Amino acid sequence: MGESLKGMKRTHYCGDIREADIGQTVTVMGWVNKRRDMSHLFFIVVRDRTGIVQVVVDEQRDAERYALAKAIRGEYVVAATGVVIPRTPENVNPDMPTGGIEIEVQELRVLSEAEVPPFQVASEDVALDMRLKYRYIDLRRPEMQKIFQVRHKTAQSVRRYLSEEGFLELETPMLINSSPEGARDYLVPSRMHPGQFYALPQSPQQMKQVLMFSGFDKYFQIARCFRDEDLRADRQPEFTQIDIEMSFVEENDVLAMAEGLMARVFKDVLNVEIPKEFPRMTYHEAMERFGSDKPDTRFGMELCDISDLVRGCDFQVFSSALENGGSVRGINAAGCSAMPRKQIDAFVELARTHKAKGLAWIVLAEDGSVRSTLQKFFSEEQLKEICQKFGGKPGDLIFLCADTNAIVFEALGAVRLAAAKWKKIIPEGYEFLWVTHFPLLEYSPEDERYFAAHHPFTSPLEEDLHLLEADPAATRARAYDLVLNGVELGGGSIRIHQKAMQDRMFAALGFTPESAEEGFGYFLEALKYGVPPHGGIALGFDRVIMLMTDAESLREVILFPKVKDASCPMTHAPNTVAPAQLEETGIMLLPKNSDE
RNA sequence: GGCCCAGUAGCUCAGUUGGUUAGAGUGCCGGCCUGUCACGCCGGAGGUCGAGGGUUCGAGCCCCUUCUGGGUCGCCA
Repeated sequence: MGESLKGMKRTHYCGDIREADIGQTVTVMGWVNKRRDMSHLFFIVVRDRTGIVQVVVDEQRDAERYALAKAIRGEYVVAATGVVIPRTPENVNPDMPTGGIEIEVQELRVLSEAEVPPFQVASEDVALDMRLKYRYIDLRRPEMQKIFQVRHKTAQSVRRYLSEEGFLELETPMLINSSPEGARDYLVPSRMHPGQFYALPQSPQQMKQVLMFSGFDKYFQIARCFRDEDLRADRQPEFTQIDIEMSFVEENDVLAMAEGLMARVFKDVLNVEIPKEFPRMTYHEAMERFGSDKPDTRFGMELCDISDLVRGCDFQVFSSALENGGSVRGINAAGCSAMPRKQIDAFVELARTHKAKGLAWIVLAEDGSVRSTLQKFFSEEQLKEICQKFGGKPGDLIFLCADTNAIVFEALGAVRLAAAKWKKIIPEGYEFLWVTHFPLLEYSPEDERYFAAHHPFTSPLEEDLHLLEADPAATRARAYDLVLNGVELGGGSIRIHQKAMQDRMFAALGFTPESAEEGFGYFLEALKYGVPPHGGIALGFDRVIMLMTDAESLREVILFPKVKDASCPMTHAPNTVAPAQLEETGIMLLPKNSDE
């Protein structure tokens, strides 16, 4: 059962009590973290969100409370009143912030009994599905409590900084129109308009631009966003972003603001100083050097182009890649020559999952000898010449990949990261980076048209405007991404603010004036009535928290995350609804298994 | 939709080439202990080896199917 409070009031959080409180009568309330029955002497460790404190019940002093304590079990919710007393020196627990004191019980009340929990709150290794099914228990763990305190502090810090910088926090609607471009929308049926649907926003993109049209000048929102796509460790269907938009600005203004924001957050929350300005790198340079548009620049192993060195060689894979306009590139996994063959094969396999046909390698053994998959095609001199290009020394291991540039970059980018992790050479710390000058458009062979790489409101680079129709793929955008330790924290752009330019952009994307009107009519009309130059950025709030708390997955920093099939293991959402609800919204379900 | 990995006690895991009654730690229940703090000691309960089928004298182990979870590619303007 469990009693009510009956007027009992909490005076202290468990984790806050210190030697300074000795002599005071305090009341704590929380969960029974641990009970230790010494017979005639009973210790109860009470836990709340701040920490734990030890309550002592002595049979000789208080037989009634002692009898009550005997029946207490783990995760019972209790209230305890007592005097804070010092511990004798030999009984001090230095591993506990409250280890210098304890509470000598005067009043003890069981507020709620608890069944034996499916796993122990104190246990560190419990399988993820278990934790998510009983997330309310999982969240009691101190590590989890800490993550969500960081999350709270970060949100507060963001609000303070942006408010001080003159931004208004404004809320945009959750029920909006489905948008023809981009990710799949979550759809919401409308009872008032049977057969019609709202969509949940993938981001407040269009709305925040409209706010600029309206003269709000500087806006931010910690906004929930929805994308009905497959999940990953770093991707949830429902996530939060720090959404920011500013008027009368160019790239430097947005970047400087974001740098200030990050500096403030890291100082406020982690007390970490980060640089006032972040290095910048073009997309082109990031791909050439790191094989990634979100490079982890905390370590080297940069890509190196050896196409010229192997042009016309007998090795079919290399020569045909070069004939087809591709390249041969590689990385030097310095100091990895002792990598077991099995591990090397795993890297070859990794490259294959990234569409490479394979991966050649050259081992520069400590004794100066050379071993390679290429021995049949290249002399030892030629192999050494290749290694020289990488600055290879005895003890190094060089991976080579030949294919189209896109595949070479992606495969080597992945191998580079995996090799650095294997060699454990990635240093601690926070390394921010701006990646700029992204391509404006990407060609989709299936749809036989171009898609906006960022979104269709992104402004092309002025000097590339002449390319928009002539060579769409070569057109660069006024778009930038913020990268931290190889994780894309977010991105943004300077937007199109002229109607004519926006029309040109939609034309480049293959929209007719009519289809553009159908998909974005109100927005195109709004562009006619006076629009300031504007731009902004959106930062993945969950990802920021993940990096700040060193969490392994986005799921760790989201209270009730969805799992692989986008369902919630705790609530079992999504669920079926009553036929009447379907009828009201004009929805008829197809019979199951009707799709063959 | 493709590929890879995992599923054995409440939890975390071990389980040899296919061979006796499937183990450990922890938790749980009972007993003892007046200074524990990962308390200790003694005893006990607890298993459809994810499910279904197959091979075999014999399957936790081998094969097939399927379910669940994780990772990844596609996808994510």
